[in-house]
Amino acid sequence: MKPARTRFAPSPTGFLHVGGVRTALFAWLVAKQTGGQFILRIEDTDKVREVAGSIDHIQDSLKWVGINWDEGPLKQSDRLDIYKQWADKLVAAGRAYADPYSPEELQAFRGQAKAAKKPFLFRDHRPDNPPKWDGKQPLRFKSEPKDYHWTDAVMGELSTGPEVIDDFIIMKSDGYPTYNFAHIVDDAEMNITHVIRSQEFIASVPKYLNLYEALGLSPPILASLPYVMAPAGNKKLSKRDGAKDILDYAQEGFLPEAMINFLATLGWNDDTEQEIFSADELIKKFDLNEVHKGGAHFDERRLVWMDGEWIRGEIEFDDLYKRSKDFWPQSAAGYDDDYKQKVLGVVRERLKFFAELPELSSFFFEDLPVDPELISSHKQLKKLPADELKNLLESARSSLEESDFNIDDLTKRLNNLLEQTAQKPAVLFSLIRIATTQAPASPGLADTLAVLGKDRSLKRIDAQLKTL
RNA sequence: GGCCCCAUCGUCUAACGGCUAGGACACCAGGUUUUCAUCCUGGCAAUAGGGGUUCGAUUCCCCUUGGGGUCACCA
Repeated sequence: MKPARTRFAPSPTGFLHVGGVRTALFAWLVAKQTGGQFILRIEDTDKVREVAGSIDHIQDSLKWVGINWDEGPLKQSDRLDIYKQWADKLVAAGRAYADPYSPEELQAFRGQAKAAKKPFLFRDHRPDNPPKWDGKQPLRFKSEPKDYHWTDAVMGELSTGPEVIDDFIIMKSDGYPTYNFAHIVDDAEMNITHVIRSQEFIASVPKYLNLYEALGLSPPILASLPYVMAPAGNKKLSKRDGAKDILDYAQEGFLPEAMINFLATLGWNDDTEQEIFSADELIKKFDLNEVHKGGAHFDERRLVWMDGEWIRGEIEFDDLYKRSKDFWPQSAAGYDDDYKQKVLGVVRERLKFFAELPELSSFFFEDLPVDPELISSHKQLKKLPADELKNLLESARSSLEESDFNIDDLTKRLNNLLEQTAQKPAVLFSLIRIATTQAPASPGLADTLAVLGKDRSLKRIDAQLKTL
């Protein structure tokens, strides 16, 4: 396969949500799988909408998921002279002209078209003798209406008639190019082979094709991605409707591998039943032709499940531990790596993302006060009189006191206790578990005790005994 | 409104024109020595509607319906 040069070209108007990152991911995958380059280009030609800090934020977002760029970030605002040169060429060739109308006059034309229930076409109002372009007025492309048939790598065969071709503004009166012009110039100058972007641009493609011809360029491969849809309804995911910043997921302790995996399988499938893909696998298997044409709803529950899968089975333990660093409860601060690794070891299989770590593990680090609720609301324990509970817990204590607290010995002793007391695990183990954790849920009892250690376990049992 | 695009369980999706339309998430039930979770088993649940073409349509064609996009000195 010929090395592809793809790009991700966001405008710096805020953060990136999963939809934006998925677009970047697909473009990145195409570049990587062909041994090509992925370019980050910032489309900052609208000074009014620009949000300070966006460019850094976008870069941080891509870095987090592991989408590294080979060139960039290139800012369009640094390339104004280039657009000017290309625009001058079009003017010289008679393919661009200054727009003499005021916004009010334009508005009136649009009103007329609407009243007549016809689509507005600027070329119906092309001035006979346009003024010489002095840069103070918008510059319009002089189009040549015709039929178009083209192939979109995702959408397939597409076609339109001449009625969609119009004269559009390529240079604004503030000296900046429009997206419609700048991206075509940039893609040409940067030798972009695949334009991979969201599908809202499909309707504009014929206009671009017309411009490519006027510029003497052969268009790159076009790939229009379907939208990532909001969880409910039929709207595309948008910041306005509460789409989260992709970095929010970083903050909640999602693994970038899981995010990549999730995003790739949102709208793409390799015709198999495989659900879990590593980035390397995706680079090998991804294919624009297998991207769906319809939008895919963003379901965070699937992301959560997938992150759990990665935590449980795909990441090496040492690696997982390193990544857990920022998510431990405050009370874990004084504990060493060895202890925290043991805790992570027993908590791992119930962890879906790292933000859950504190609630799953805090009792390993701090002694919580005895909570009588835990017994009084327990299905079986609440039926037993206090002195019986006390006897059971005392028997447990005296056996555990003899233990060295390694896992095998603990398991053996707990089993013996069941026989000795003739109790069900639902009663005996629950009681010990509640006494030693003061938590509504915890890892398996023997595991928990082994991590907690002898002193701490006995101390907690004593505390519980005092309340019985 | 013109033009363009799309349509399989609630969600993500699979099915050279050919088995009872498969898998995953979520949910429900049961099981694995307590809880929560994992794991296992089972269950619920879909081809928008109508016409064609065909021995046979999820699949190909047409119409309808529904949804979306676009028609900016925004990208």
